[in-house]
Amino acid sequence: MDYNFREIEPRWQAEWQKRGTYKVEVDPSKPKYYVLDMFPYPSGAGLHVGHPLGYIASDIYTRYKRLSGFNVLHPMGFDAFGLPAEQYAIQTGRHPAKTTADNIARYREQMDKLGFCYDWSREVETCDPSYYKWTQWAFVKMFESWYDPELDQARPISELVAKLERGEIPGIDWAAMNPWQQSDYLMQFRLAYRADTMVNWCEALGTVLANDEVKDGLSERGGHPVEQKRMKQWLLRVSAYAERLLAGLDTLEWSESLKEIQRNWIGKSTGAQMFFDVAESNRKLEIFTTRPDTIYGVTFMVLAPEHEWVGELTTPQNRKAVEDYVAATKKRSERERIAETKRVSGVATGSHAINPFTGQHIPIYISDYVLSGYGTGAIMAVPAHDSRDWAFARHFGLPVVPVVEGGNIDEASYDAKAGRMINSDIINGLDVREAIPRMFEEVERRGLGKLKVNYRLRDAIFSRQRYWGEPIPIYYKDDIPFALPLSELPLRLPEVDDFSPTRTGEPPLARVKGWETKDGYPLETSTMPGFAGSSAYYLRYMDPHNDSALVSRQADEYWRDVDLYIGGIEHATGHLIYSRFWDKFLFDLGVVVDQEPFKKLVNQGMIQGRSNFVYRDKASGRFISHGLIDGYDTQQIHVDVNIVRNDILDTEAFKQWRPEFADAQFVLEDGRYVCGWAVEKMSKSMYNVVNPDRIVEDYGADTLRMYEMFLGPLEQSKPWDTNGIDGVHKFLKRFWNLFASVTDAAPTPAELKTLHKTIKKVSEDIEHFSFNTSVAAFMICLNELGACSKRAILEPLTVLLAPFAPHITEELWHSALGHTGTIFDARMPTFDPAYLVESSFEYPVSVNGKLRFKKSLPVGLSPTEIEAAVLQDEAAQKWLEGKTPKKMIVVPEKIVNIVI
RNA sequence: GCGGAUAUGGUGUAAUUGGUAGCCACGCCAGACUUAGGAUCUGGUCCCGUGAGGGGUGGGGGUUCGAGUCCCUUUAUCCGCACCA
Repeated sequence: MDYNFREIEPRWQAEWQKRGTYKVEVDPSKPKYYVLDMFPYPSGAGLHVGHPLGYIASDIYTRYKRLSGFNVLHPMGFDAFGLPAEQYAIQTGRHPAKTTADNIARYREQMDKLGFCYDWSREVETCDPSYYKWTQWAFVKMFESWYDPELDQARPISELVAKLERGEIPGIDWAAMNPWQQSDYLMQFRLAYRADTMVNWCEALGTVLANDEVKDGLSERGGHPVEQKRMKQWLLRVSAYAERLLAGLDTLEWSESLKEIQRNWIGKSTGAQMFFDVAESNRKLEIFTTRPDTIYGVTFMVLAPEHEWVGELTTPQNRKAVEDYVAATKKRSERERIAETKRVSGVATGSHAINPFTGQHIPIYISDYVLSGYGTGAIMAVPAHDSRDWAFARHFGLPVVPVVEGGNIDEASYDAKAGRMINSDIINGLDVREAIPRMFEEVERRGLGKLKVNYRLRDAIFSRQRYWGEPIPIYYKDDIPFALPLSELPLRLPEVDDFSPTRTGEPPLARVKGWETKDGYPLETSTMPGFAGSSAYYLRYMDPHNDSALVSRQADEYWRDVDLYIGGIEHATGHLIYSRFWDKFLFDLGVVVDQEPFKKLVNQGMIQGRSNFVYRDKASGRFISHGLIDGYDTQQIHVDVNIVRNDILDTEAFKQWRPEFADAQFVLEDGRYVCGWAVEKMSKSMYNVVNPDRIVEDYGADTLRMYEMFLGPLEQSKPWDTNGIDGVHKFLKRFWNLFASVTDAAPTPAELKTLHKTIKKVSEDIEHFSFNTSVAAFMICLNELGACSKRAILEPLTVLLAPFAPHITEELWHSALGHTGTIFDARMPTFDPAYLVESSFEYPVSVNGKLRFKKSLPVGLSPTEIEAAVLQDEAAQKWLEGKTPKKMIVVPEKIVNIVI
């Protein structure tokens, strides 16, 4: 019987579903393991061959863990709210719910063909009201919480209110405040809060965006310009958790590069918050600096144009210039500011600050190179040792005073992190690294300021002026926001017939009649951003049908956290930050037992496209084979990779591909048309999209799964190349053929050795996520086994292979090996070192580090014995030429090196 | 500019973690068989050399008996952040 994957695979997929093979329940008798894939956003284009890479890896690991005796939770769902479906709806009028459902169905169909072992009974979809009820629930909880700096955790806002009522907060007379003032005051503390703030506004999308959704001043989705605009928005106080988000990274098994991206994004910097007196007023100007050691080199001050004291500090004769500059800054988009970073601009305010250490009066400028959102929005400028300050001083002819020895400050600033201090009075002669802590002390001692930690991490803007997202469960009473009672959740997304913004620029929900509470109070009209629904989905999978809690105590205490999370690196500063924040908040609330949601994380690489080209001779219009193009002036044209095999063009298919090529003429080499190729992004316009369904049709899911793993290390990006898939397919066919007549004959020592070597190699490789080398190990194993068809060898091998190729192994388990239950209830074969014991070892012998000959010796000899045996060898005498060795290096079972 | 990663045959890659560089595949070459295939099997395939031998892991230098692996330096490519004081 031939290996008929077209019949085997659908049959077993149906059978597994029927038997509920992959359903899991809480089972305290077994150790748990939780393997999670980042759930996909179902786009209209369907899956290409790159998408399942991570799913295949996690599926292999899940099956491996299950075969090793773990109770493995391995769920899947869909991140179903989002911009593309809504943009599509605006263009076509199709309801996003409809397109999303269609796309999910298509994804599901494609995924099912690959034989994944998801427990689909736990599926979640973020746009499902029974799911987003809990997204809204968490938002309400955040609205009703504040971050208590003393306890270093989130607490109910009612505790803060109680303190206020008891008059325990100095300077706040709570009783004297009106409801609006009280609401505004609490907004400064709530973890979900509304604020009038500068936001990333995208005109084309008609919505605000979070920092991680903006790249180079353009929206990540669609690439539209983004500008800074002051708007009233909902935000999450992620910054309150900055320190815990940073510290938690040290406890995680994530790649160092990913942790580094998050550390940079959080951007902790320790410095001094210092006050400078202003000569012309009794204001004290507050600045932040990480380099107090350079204070003797401060020759001017700079404020951000948006700084609140700009007006006050501007003298009448400078007023016009300052106002013009502030107005001009406001008009420039974020993109223009980025593009013009090299251009120096700024205006003097006319006021002067007093350097607290030198008593010098120094001018105060405003310039847009100082950001209003970071530190205090004001800096002390040290042109000698900061390149931006240097450029500014040069442009305005300000003095440059060096305070660290070295560099040539006439040509450029000397941004030194070490070196001897000069011109610096009390710290002269100290090294920069000593001077910094010394000055921190001095600043605090003199009462000029205090140590302060700053973070780059900003609060996340949480409202979107869109339709296709979770409604924010807030209503307004006299313009004061209140959270909906938890009993009224979910607040369902209402039907609309027009998905574009209203004529007044409000979100689509603003045109919904009756978008209000039972008592007639208006509801918030913006919706939640994409990351809302994905922030706690891993918890919901633990207990997906629970209507009374996000997750039951019992389920959470059993499954706890995700042991292995697989997904793309692109979520480093988005989802993976928000999810950790969300989890820490739920931890503070006492809802979950672990502080970190994803213990180990593996980032699979991206699969790029491999494009093929044909070359049309400009003169004759004929198509020239790639090896011959040198003699012609040709035009390179993308050709559909699906009509090319091993870079050889199917010329007949090419003629039918497009009408314009129907009469194509070819110039062949060796009777074939060879195509050129290049690595590019996988996209329709490059005709290099390879569809997994097609590969499954041609080779089967097991081949596709193994080949994707064989392609290279999981974490590395690589182009998809269908050339080479034959090798894996051939392996499975050979494996299948071994089972034609299984015998009970006793295996030879050599066969047992091969088997155990393979068990050892494959299990170690799976543990280390080195799937490419484990696939190679299977191939080596088969090469060594030859035509062995003994049950004692094939049965353990089948179980070992099952995680990679579930269909073929399940089929053989039943049809050839005669078992009845699923192979996935079997146990992973264990490695027995006894079979690998060697009686002799062939030593490579090198003379002066150069390999000269080999010497076979029994194992277990002492280095002295090996040395003696090697020296007696004839070959050694030849290379030694009668000399006695100066030294010999003998590493038992490794190498012998003679030095003469 | 700052931070991180990578660099090995024609191609994808491997290397017991400092110990025979190129495993396993693709491709290519030669052969066998044949129901002439997108089939199967066998052998060969880093470079120079008939050979003994020599050279070789982006470049240069170093440590070591011994370096793809460690250190310094340099180049190229990719990724992240970017006027963050």
